[in-house]
Amino acid sequence: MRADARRNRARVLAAAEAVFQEAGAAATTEQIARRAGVGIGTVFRHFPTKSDLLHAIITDSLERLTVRVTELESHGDPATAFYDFFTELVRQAGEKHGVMALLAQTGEAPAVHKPIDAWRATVERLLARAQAAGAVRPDVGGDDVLALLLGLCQTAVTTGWDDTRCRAVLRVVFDGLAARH
Amino acid sequence: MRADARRNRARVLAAAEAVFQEAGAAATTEQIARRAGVGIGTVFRHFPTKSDLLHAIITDSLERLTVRVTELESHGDPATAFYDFFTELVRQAGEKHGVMALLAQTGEAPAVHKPIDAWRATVERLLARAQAAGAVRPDVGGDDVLALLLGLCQTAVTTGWDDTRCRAVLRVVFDGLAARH
Amino acid sequence: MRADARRNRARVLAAAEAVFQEAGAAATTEQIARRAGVGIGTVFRHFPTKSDLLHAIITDSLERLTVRVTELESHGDPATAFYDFFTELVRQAGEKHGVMALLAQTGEAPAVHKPIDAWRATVERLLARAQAAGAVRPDVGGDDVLALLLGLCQTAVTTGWDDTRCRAVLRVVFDGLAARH
Amino acid sequence: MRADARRNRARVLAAAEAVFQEAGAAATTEQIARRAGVGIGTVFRHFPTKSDLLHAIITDSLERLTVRVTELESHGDPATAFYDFFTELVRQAGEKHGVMALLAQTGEAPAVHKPIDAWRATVERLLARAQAAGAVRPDVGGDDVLALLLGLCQTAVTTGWDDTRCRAVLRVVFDGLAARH
DNA sequence: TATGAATGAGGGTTCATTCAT
DNA sequence: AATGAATGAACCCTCATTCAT
Repeated sequence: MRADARRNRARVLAAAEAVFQEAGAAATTEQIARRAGVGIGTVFRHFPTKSDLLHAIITDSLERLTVRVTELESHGDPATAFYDFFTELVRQAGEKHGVMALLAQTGEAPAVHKPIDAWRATVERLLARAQAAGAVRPDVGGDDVLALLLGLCQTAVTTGWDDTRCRAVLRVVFDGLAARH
Repeated sequence: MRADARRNRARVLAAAEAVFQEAGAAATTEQIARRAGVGIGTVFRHFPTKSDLLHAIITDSLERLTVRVTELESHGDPATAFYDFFTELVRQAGEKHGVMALLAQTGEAPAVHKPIDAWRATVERLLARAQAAGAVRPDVGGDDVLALLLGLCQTAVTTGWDDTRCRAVLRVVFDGLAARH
Repeated sequence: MRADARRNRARVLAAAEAVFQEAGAAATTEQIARRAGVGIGTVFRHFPTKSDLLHAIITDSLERLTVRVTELESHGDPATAFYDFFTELVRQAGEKHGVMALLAQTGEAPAVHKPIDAWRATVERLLARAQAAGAVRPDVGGDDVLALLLGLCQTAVTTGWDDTRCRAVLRVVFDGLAARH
Repeated sequence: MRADARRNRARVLAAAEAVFQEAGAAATTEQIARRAGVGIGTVFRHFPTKSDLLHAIITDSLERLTVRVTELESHGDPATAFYDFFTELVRQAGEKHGVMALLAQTGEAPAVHKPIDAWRATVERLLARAQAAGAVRPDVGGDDVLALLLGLCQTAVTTGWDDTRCRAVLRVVFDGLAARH
């Protein structure tokens, strides 16, 4: 029965991500339950609060991202790793629409600070290596990079960037990141 | 009593901006009324729909921005005008928190397309002049600039940038915008 | 100034009748004011309560009807007077739509009992004469006739009878009223 | 829990009928909930809109009436069936006060056209048989009969007829319906 | 006196959360 | 453990009524 429960938890999580993506911040718990193919009671058994669900989604996403960073680090040179990661993230941003909206709307942002901090460390390592390799100017900090990253992701998400727009914007930002004072 | 009414309308508008800023998109009409020091009926007399209120705030803000652009254009050289405007906007973004969030997440965006479009034209003129003066690379379009602008504003707003952060991020973006090939 | 006031009172009354007719029970006091071409404050100066307005409309209508009965009585024979009045009333019923609806919906019905009672006496006299002339069966009372009258008026109003329907239904009822035991 | 739900649905329906009857069209959803002994949310779970609730009551009532017609048809001769049905309906009308009022005054009528049409066919069959048996004059149509029926029901309902009044009015109408030439 | 802006109780409806099955 | 019906606080909005001008 533990196996069933775990599968349900995963299903709900996936459904929540999908529904937030489609319906935005207005997504209801019932929509999520329906999409997951479970009763609404089951959603609440696993995530006693909508906030918990949100928290879980974020944590989950960040964990996957951390794995991805590690992968990139081990496969390529620091510069490529850094820029590829950045690009990938902005491109994928579209998938996080509703979650971001909800985060912005509820006072939940503090609740996800911990997972974000964990992830931040990873990103900072990525940046440090790229800087050590001379691929990124030395006068930007991890927070600046994260700020840029978040900003572009949010807008990508909000205004629905296509590939051309992505490329154009990233070219500017990357040139800026690579610039010597 | 026309005078009173006008004063109240302004009060409500200001209160709405403030409350959206503090409470995010979840702000209640009642909170706004309370903050404005009027009854809830008064809010609805002036803005029959929450959406109308939102629309009014956006229009109002964009109008002020347009005025500002014109000012900058007439006082300085194209490069300074462009970069100052960009900077100013991102800095002020913090004051528009809730509104931006609302814009980004509700289905209300279409309702404000007209003021946004009007404003876009103004920004494009600013850019064109800066490019003609050689202060901005020629391979970025108005939409790219707006995308960057919106992205940074949103994040500034969402994550509460202070001045230092603003400066750091803008330095990177400006270097990117100024970069040759 | 008294003349202005009286004219306004009449205007409001007429507007109210018209608006109730068009908008039904959902008519707002503001619609009435607008239609009367006065401010909403003026409506309330003359009729401190919506209920008062309703009451005034009913009283007004019933007074006009009483006048009409007297006219018919003095001009024709009792049978014609009775049947013409009945016919006329049902035909005109369409004009009372909203008022009837409001009466039915609010608990105001008791408030108009007095004017109705006054009118009832008039109708009963009409009936008595028609019965004395042998034109209406003797075993129906004034209340029965009023009940029939009201029933047909209401339905005429509610379901929008045309002339053909009016005629067909009245033929049946008149035959019933004329029938010997 | 399907059983509980069904019981609650029925309770709400019954409560709604009762409350509409007492409070008229102005009946509040909360009054209904209170009367049904359930939370307001339950009312909305079963009838997502006040209009839906209305629709359900009408449909329900008409269905019961259709059943009753069929019963009468199979048990007695056409004349008795017709007149008994007519009598029964007007007598029961007192129990449908609010619903009739609602039907008569809101824009909801269109929503219940289908059940009404179905029922009309039934009544027309009843009439046709009574006419074939010579119990009803041949020059009245189904619509005329329905008009009379509705008118009497509405008034019965609006003005609270007792049995004596019912009998007196119906005697007149029945004589009219039976009249030759 | 006339005006119309301001008021706020109250209505319909939604949805996170609880709880009986 | 899973279900989904029940709950009710809270939301947006309306409109009769009041009151400052």
